[in-house]
Amino acid sequence: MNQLSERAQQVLEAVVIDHIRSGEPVGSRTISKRHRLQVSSATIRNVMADLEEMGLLQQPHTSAGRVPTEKGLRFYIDSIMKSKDLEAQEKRLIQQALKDVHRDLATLLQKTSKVLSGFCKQAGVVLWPKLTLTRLKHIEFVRLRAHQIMVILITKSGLVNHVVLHWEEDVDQDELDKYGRYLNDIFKDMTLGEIKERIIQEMKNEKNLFDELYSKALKMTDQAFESTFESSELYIEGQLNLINNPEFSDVDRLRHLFQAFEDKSKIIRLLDLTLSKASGVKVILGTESSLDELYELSIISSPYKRGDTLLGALGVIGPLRMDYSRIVPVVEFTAALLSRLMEEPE
Amino acid sequence: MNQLSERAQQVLEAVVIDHIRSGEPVGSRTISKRHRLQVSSATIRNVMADLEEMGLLQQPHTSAGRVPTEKGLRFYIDSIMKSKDLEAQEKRLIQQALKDVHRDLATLLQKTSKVLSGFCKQAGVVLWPKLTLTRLKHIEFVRLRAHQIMVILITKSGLVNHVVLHWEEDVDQDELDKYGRYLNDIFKDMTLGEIKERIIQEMKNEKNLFDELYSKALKMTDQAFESTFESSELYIEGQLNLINNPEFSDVDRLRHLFQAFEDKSKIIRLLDLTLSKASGVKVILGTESSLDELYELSIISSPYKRGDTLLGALGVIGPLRMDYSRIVPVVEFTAALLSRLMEEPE
DNA sequence: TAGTAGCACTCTCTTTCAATGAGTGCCAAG
DNA sequence: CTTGGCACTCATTGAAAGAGAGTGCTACTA
Repeated sequence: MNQLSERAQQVLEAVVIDHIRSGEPVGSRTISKRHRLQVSSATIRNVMADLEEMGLLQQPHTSAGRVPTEKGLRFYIDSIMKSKDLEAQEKRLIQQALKDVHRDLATLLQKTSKVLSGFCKQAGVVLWPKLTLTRLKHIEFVRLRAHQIMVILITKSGLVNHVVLHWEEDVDQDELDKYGRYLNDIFKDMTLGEIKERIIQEMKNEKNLFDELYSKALKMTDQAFESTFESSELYIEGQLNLINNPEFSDVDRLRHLFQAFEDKSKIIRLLDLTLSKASGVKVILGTESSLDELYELSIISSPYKRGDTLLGALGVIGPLRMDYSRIVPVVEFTAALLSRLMEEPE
Repeated sequence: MNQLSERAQQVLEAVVIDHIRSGEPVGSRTISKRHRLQVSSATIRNVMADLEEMGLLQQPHTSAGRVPTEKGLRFYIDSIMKSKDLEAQEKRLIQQALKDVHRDLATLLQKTSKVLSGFCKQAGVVLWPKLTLTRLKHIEFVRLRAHQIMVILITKSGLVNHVVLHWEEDVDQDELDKYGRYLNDIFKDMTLGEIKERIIQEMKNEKNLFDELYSKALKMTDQAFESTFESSELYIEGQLNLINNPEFSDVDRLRHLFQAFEDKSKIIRLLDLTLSKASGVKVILGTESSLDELYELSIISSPYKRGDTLLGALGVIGPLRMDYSRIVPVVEFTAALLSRLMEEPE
């Protein structure tokens, strides 16, 4: 299927680029006037008819120009598109924006999401680091009231997570402090994933059953982890940008759009896909996501990492008609930058 | 201005109610057919002309029916409207929804916001409790890395707040633990506002300058408070409901609408107004808010409290055309319910 | 044989115009 | 003061006509 003649590729590229810019169907005359193709509109028409037969282009109606199909876009992105490099100026702007918020992880991620949306004029998304992969800095137990204990996990990257547990027994604060000191010693600097494993092992180990303090502390942590691991959060910023796209000037579509965003879990699952695969920017077009809600949206995403560990993902969500050649490098650069920021000194 | 004849009031009421239901301008014939008014449409027309002169009604164009103005709505709400009582059934539903999430404050507030939006088919908002008024349960210092210290505040209501401080000196975790134990003893059960006052006093007190531990701990807390007090958060849920209102079927207005929600600080300031005044449900109509962004939205809000202390506010945001007679009692009931849930056992 | 010019044809979009109908204001009579 | 009647206004709807953009096809050309 990669067997497209040189000219056909040029025509497809022209249609895609023009359509991305204008949002309108592109006619043969418009293309023949772009200098690079030195052929008449009639010739272009023939090529276009071929491309349509192959399913790469389509006509909204008989007497309209052509619009790239999803398949056409896919081909363009995979085989034709040349990503523009970001200008040094732009890189500097992005770096600048993320420089001063380094302190607090939550703020940093939210800001990253804003930067993505701002630079691409679409919605920016950032998925929190997977907790399993982050390292424990500190664990703390606080007695809120009888039978209610708050467990606070702080990771090295500065992420704070808290869970309120319902506990049968009423444990006083002094004892909870002991748990804390105890566990901090053992688990410090391990990833939460490792800790989870370890807890399971230790709980199986019969001899630990006799060390009441240790055994209770383990049980409590285990329970806390249970609720913690589910909560994978996502920042979405710049949804407003999407409204400005002419494809959403129809209220019904707009409603659809916001419905897609309302339930973040779907998008989270999609971004998780980016995570499981090797690193690098990934583009998911419309129906490729197999999610009804996203059928006319596409996602450009990339994981960010610390060292070799993939932590989370970030990206841009927008209509199918986006300037991929610009957004791909923006996402790529931002992911690399965030990865660098995730390297922990000390 | 309260001098409206009985009939004029009935006509105004009819126009408001009909317009709230249909969204369309209301004509004289429609009203005369509602049984309660036993007069002809011509008579109604005369009354309507009077009401229009008073600025309570207006015509979109000469040959259309009448629509209540903001002033008209205000009069209706203040002087004519009789709030329907909530049915026991509905009360039970609301209670049910908020019953099981009691544990975690953040979840409770978010859920409350969802309940409000769901029951009123508009957007629901809940403002976090003002930190100054909540009582400290626990304070904790964690060394993240050299010169970075995380301060965690837990309030009795189960609210967790954390701030990352940049600290000149590199203090080790053992010393930080001392600070924590020290301060927990002193400040436990005081409100954050009181604590703030106290810190200022103590720092002035010369003799404390010699107690290095105490003085450093105070300084750190003071700095933590500085950043904490600004962050007043707001939950907005059910924005999607608003799209369904016919007044927002126009894309431009919709854009306006979401712009209003993008910057939460404006809405927070508005809800703060509810807080400063005496308790009870308050309705702010369109331009009354003096915020450009909200000129065609109205807010129905009420504070919630613990005992006699106003903690935060909650409410419903929607178009001017809302069923106030139903929403007002919903907000009222929910606020009372949340207040009850905020009473702390123990 | 590939490319091109020309032309008839198709379909959307915009404009125009008239008809419809809901609703008003006002007047004269009850 | 209320009411029926009537002329008038203005948004809305639908049909008709015209413009414009673009295509597919055919016949011609290098």
